[in-house]
Amino acid sequence: MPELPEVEYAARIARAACAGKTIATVRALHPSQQRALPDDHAQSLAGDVVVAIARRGKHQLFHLGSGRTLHVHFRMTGDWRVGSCDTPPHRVTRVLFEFADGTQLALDDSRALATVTLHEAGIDPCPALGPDATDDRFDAAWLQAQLTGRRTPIKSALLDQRVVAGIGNIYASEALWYARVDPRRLGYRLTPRQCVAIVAGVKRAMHRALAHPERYYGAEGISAAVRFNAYDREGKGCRRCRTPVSRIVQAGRSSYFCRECQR
DNA sequence: CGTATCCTGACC
DNA sequence: GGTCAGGATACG
Repeated sequence: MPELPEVEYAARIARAACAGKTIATVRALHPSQQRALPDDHAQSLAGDVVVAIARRGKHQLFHLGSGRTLHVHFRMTGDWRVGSCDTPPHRVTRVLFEFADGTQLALDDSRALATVTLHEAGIDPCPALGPDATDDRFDAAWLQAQLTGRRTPIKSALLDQRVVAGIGNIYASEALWYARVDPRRLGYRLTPRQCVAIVAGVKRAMHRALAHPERYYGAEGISAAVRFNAYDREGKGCRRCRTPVSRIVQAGRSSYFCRECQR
């Protein structure tokens, strides 16, 4: 699933493909993308220029010459594919961007949950987001302040983009494994020391993935048992203590952790 | 807090 | 052919 490191990698691909270029056409090919980006919005993009592509959490923001912003969120299975305008769309291509120079940027998304939306100048398309997981402003003091008074398990808090932006289900489990903290622990009961460890665990998970995009991004062929320490390793030995990794469900999502060394 | 919704492919 | 997976949002 694309989380902050994978979206950062994707944004770089999009920048290399189309930053500074003039849009020729944009087409939404799937009903759910057509709902998000109606025909009149898509058609109004012709002739606009992609001035810059920014990333915030898991959001990609295409800043346009007109002052408008094209907001892209990959959700579960979105990804960019770069080609030329004569490349036919794939079965899973949901939105197709074509540029004046013949470059094509395809949003491929098997589950069709990704969104592309157009926003007028002056509108911030991102919902309320906390600091990026990699940002210095995401520190132990911030985390503890966000958790006080909330009776929510730390795992769920890490998935809340208002607390910290860019973490998804995979790196939430990884970060808590690094921090040696039980995902069920209620946020307001964490010690300052544990908050420090969690922030460090988040940064470690993020920076490891950012440093090895080829190992994580689009690495379906590489088994999770190789890529991760906790995620998707139910029953396999903890890499620290060999205790079998446990899987539980929190807020409808799987959490993986070691009962022995995560307290 | 939990649960449903959106989607489709993978898996039994 | 039923279930599951999951990011974000909406709702009870």
